[in-house]
Amino acid sequence: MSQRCQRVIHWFRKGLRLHDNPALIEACKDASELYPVFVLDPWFVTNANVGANRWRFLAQTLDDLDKKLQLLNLRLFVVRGNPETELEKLCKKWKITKLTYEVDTEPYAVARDERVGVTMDNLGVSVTTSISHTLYDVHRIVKINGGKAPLTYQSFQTAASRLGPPEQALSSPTVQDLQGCRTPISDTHNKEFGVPTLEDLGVCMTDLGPNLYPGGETEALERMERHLKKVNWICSFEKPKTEPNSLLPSTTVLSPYLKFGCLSSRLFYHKLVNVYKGKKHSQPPVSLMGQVLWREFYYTVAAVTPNFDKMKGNPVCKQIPWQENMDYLNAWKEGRTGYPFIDAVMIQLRREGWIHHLARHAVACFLTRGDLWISWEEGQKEFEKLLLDADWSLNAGNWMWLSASAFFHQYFRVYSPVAFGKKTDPNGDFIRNYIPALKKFPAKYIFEPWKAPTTMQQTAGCIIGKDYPKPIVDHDIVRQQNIQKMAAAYAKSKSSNPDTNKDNIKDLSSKSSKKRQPDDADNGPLKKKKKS
DNA sequence: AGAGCGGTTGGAGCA
DNA sequence: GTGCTCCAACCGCTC
Repeated sequence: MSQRCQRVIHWFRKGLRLHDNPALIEACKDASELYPVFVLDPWFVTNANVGANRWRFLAQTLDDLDKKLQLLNLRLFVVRGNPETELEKLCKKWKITKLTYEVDTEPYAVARDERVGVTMDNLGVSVTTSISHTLYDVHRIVKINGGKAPLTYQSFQTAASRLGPPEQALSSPTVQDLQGCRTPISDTHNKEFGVPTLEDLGVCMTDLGPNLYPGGETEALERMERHLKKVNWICSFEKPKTEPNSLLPSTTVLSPYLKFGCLSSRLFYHKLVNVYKGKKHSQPPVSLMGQVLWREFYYTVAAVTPNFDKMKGNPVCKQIPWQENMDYLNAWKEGRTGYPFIDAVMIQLRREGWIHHLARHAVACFLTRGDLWISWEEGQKEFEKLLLDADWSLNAGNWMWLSASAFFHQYFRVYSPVAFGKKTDPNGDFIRNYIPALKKFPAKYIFEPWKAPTTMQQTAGCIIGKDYPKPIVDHDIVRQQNIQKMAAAYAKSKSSNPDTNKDNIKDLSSKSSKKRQPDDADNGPLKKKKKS
């Protein structure tokens, strides 16, 4: 048993959980005093686009975390301000000797953590980090893939499989683990360090929707276990066969919990392995396990691709001459494109903070290459704001996928804003739920109400063009035009600078492998030749 | 080294 | 409900 001689801050950022939290376990190991800290970074308040529903999710998550820490005789300290300066202040105040946190691969976090590292160095505080947000050290996957970001799921899977299964998830720390360790709590703790209320966060209450997916580790684990009990459902799960427009979610909705780290992806991974054991089950990429790997795929590419959330300067992103159109963009955001399925999904997004993956496909295709020809970055920003599960790597990656800017290239496959939703909801109940104005339209016309005869519109109590908008574009026409524009953009990128992307990726990989050389020394230098 | 293969989730029409 | 073809032909990866 190690001696309790350290005064430790465990810095919660993502990883807002006690289970499978190796950095927290590391903090508990030899601490005489342990301070769990969450820093409310003003960067996120001003730069990151956080809508009301996600603020609520975060507040609930922090509240749950504080309650769980209290069961261990600890408390959460929420501080506001720049992490670098706030942590420095706290380290001095509490005479901290050690800082622990979970690795975050997002560029903002990497830069931030580097600055914090320098500050800690100057203070003589030792820093211990652990990888537990992703299944693997994503840089190891890149290295196995020849130092390049994998651009297909298959090449990702091949590389990842060579690492074997991810490590087992750790248990939460127990009261026994913390014997001899304390957190000094002042009388003014709640006032000084309490979990912020929505008022504190400046959340506009009228923007809040129904609380369908409450935040927190407790809720995350319950939700996971609820789904794991449905063994047949788990084993036969195929993502493309789930419904984008059912009134209740047809998938697990674990994504918000994985985004904040209320749930460990490794725990979910191994729970799935256990359910699958000895049974016939679906396979990646369509299986539930496949979904966990998709998350890892995007985290991997995003970690080593510069400007991953932009088109310009992004070596994996096709350069496409998108056009600005505020009228179209606002109509899309506000759910008044005149295409009921698209609008209903956008209204659900704004209200509830979660929409089905395939619904995201339909509205993303519509905004970009399908209909409105607006940059995927605009859609990315809106999703970033409104989705509870808005996850930087996945959001950017999926927007590039849907706009056929990266990963997916069959741009001639276009989702129909009319036909796609009909397949799984022929009666249009989803539309009726989110757009009451259309409630009385017969099923035959509810996906394209402008085609209903005027008398029928009168009977339904909804005149198209007055009570509900006419379609802002004619899908059949713009679809054709946009496919041609895509073909032209693809041809241009092929002829003008066919090797630009590859060169950028190579530059990048040599940079990152140089940087990581001490770590990688045991595996020898990268070899160019595959076969000898 | 360039042809062939496969790619989570398109739509329409037809058997 | 399922599965084929056509539409026109993309890309990255493999051998």
